[in-house]
Amino acid sequence: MASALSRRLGKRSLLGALVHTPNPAGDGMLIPGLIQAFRSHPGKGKSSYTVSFEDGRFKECGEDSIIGPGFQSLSSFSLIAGQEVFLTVNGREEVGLVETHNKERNEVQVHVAGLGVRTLRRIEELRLMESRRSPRLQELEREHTRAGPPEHSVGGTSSGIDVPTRKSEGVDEIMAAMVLTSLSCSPSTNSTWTGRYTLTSSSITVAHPPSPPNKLSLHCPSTPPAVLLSLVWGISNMVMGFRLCGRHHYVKVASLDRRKAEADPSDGEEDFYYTEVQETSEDLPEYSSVPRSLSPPGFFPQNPPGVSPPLPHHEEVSDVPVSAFLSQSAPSCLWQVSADHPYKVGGLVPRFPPALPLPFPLSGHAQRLSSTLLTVTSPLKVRGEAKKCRKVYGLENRSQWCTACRWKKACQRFHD
DNA sequence: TGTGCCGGGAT
DNA sequence: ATCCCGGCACA
Repeated sequence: MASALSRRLGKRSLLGALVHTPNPAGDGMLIPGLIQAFRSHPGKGKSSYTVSFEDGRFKECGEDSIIGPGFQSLSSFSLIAGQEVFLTVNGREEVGLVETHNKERNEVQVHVAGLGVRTLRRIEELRLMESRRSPRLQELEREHTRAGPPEHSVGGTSSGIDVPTRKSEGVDEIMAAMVLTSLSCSPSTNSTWTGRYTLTSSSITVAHPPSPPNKLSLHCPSTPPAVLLSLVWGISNMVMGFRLCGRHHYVKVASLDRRKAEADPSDGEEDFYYTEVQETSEDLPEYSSVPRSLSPPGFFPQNPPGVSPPLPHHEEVSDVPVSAFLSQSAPSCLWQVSADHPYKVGGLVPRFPPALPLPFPLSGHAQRLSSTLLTVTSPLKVRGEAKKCRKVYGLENRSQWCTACRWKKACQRFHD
């Protein structure tokens, strides 16, 4: 029986959605990625999204530069030679490569290598993603691929939130760290982040993670100083914690209980969401130092005014005791991620004590990072604690509610 | 009484 | 599929 929670999880949420965006490398190619998080800018209308790519890179994209369901259509983009597209030829879907795109005449010349033909199409006739197939067909195709060479395209048969899984030891932690760090280091304030990860068995899985580095090192851009102090998840409870950005802030844990996943094994995935909130307390301990090097350079290109200069590069977490992070001061910036999760301890966001015992064994890098870990206790859902669109935006701003809230359905934006 | 959202109807 | 809302559970 599917648990109510898993059924309520936002299957239509943009988080986790497979989309395409211009390659951050700047070659003009539209490449597949997964929406990992979004940030709404109250009052400004526009949202920005963190998109992860199959090679492990991340990029923060405005909604205008994202192609996919719920975003832009392909028609407004320019295709360059070599772009992979899908099109229907003689009633069958074929994959082809763009050779030329004449925007004025709306003609795209596509070479369909499989058929050995070239065809002239309007851009509306082209797709970046393969059409949705029935699960049976997908399974059949998987059987075929298993015998053949590995498929490298994220934009293949995946539809929506399905995330291709490839587990590598240590990579899960690293990838999550990348995502979390990317979120936490964004300079904007007064906005909401919602992130999504997929839990399979006991670990987070992400699309095509990069080769695991030998040591866990975490990146923070040269913009707001931020720290990832702990990042842990275990077998029974997944717990992730991190602190960042100076003395006034910490990041709340996001966690989930495996029992939930087991309650609905057919689903095979669990999501958790967290949002950033303002921390008003002044008496938190100081945190600083900036572990670096995991995220690719250029991920956070902007360096807003009033932000302190870059902190030293490349401190590898695995070599530096967490206490070192705690001992340094840092410029303040208010950042906190709260779990908005039924598995929270009590009323307000709990503090990260300097050290907390872990309820489960840790391994590898996570273990070394565990001394500032927070824990999440018994799964007590307290109704009314979770912020939902209605509470967050108020009745008068109903237009800002997520669709589900507007329809009196389970909130997609602030999951509990 | 307010909130969250299930279940179901209309289109 | 999308949109809407009655009505219930719960705080």
